[in-house]
This record gives sequence, structure tokens and C-alpha cells, in this order.
Amino acid sequence: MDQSKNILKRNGLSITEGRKLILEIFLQSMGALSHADIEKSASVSLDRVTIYRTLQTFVDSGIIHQIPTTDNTILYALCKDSCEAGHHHDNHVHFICMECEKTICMDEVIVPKVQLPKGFEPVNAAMVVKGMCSDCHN
Amino acid sequence: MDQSKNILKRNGLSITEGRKLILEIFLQSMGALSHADIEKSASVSLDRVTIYRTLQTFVDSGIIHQIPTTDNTILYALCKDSCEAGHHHDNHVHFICMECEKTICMDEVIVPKVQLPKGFEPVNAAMVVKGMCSDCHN
DNA sequence: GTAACTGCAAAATATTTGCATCCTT
DNA sequence: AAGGATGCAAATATTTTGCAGTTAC
Repeated sequence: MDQSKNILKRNGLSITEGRKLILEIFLQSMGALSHADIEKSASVSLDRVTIYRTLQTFVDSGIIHQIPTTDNTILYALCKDSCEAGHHHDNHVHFICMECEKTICMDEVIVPKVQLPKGFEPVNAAMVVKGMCSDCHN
Repeated sequence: MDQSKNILKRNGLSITEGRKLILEIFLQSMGALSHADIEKSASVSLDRVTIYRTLQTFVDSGIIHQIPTTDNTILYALCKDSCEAGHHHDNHVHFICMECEKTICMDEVIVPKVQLPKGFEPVNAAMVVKGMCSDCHN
């Protein structure tokens, strides 16, 4: 029943309180979070440094992926099961609501392929759409 | 002949040495630049704070646009002529080369529209493709 | 028991703000 | 002359690093 524990185990990481806590936050939030968001959400006090290191570990392991932003922060979101260490499949669209500022992973909307100029070899693509989310748009 | 001066004038900004210099750097580089890149490229010494403020001014005026990244920096690139203050048309794809680390604006590759779930209203979309650029890919 | 993880302190970076001075119009 | 832009100093905020103590396996 301990989902966070399973994820850690599956990815070969040792199971610690901090990691479980951060994973829980992701599992519950269902959206993208910044370092600051996690620091705020943590019920128990979590050292800022531990958060930095844990996020990096999770990215390296393929548990979470980074979402590009234009505001000097990095957002992180849970990968789908298909992600593996060093080989992310985060090829879905991210949506940032301009009203409530939430970032949502649209797992079901995949990033379309584009035709690049000759000589350019794509490896992966990220797409971020800004607008009004379904909660704010009425 | 003074292209940077024209751009400033067209956007209703006063013409100062710092602004002209930063614009020249963009015009010559033909790619996306970070705050740090500009600080390095500047022949004359430019105050770090002036660079921050100038970049912000240029974004607000629609002279440059921001490119989302996953590394705690913001990249800036010149907008095409069609950009206006407060209403960017930076709807083209950006390409980051994983080899040489350069970011290239693909003005001719426009971001495709995607079908969003019900209730989501898109305003603009950004797309960043990572891979090998034509120079590094041989 | 050993290797890995954490927390604290401190260093290094990056960004923002206030204010006096200088430049553009 | 007036408003805006710049540079400097300083205040904040963010990220990284080193190390000693603790925890997971």
C-alpha cells in the first residue's frame, strides 16, 4: 500500500523519510511543483539542501522530470511509469494556468512532432502551453 | 544604418549606450542569450543591474522574448518584427543543442496547435526541442 | 559494518531595491 | 528642465559545497 516506498524500491533508491515525504507530496499534488512549493508543503521540516539533493536524485533516477519555465525556477512533476533512469519519456504537454498559476501535466496530450530544418536531429521535445485552466475558465 | 537605434526608436524607448550595446549583442549573436552570456559578451563594462533592467524593458516592449529552460536561467532572443508590446508572437520552436549547448530560434518552424482537454483555453504555447544541431551533427 | 543520506554551517551565485547622479529628449 | 536610465551599495534570495553525525541495508 505504500506507493512511495514502491517507487523508491523500483528505482533502486534507499528508502528514507525525506524521500518518502517528498514523493508523497508529488503523489498528492497531481501537478508540477517547484523547490519552494515542496518546502512549503512539507509537514515536517525538511532541510532545504535535502530537497535540492532529493529532487536531483529523482530526476537522475527518472522518477520526476523537469518542466521548463521562463521565470528562473524549475518545475518538477512525476513521470509516468514508462520513464527509466537517464531516459525520460516526458513527452506530454504541460499547461500553466495564468489565473491560478498552477501547472498541470497533460499526460494524455503528447507533444506533436515537428519538421526541423535539415541537419537537426531531435532527441526530445517539451511543450508548455499557457492559458486558462478548466477550473478558472468559466 | 544604425539598426539597434531604429529598434529602440520604433519601440518608443530612449536611446542609450547600454541599450544599444545589448541590442547589438543580440543582433550579432543570432541565438538565444542568458543574462550571463550578455555580461560576458559586453565589450565595455555593463553593470549587472543595468542588464537585468534592460532585459526586462526589452521583454515588456516586445523586442526580445523569453525562452523556457530547465536550468534556472532564462534565455532571451530577439523577436521578429511582428512582435508588439505586451503581445508577443514568439510562436516558433526553439532548439537546444546538447553538444554545443547553443539555443537556436527556428523562426520558420511554428509551434503546432494541440488539442487540449475540455475547458482549457490556450493563450500561447512554447516548444523547446533538444538534440543535435546541424553544426554538431555530422 | 559500510555506504549512503541528512542536517547544519558557510560559501558562492543570483536577483532585487533604494538612492544619488547622469543622460536623453 | 524633467523624466527616465544608470551605477553603486546593500539587502534578499537561491544554490552549492564540506563535513560530521545518523540511518538504511
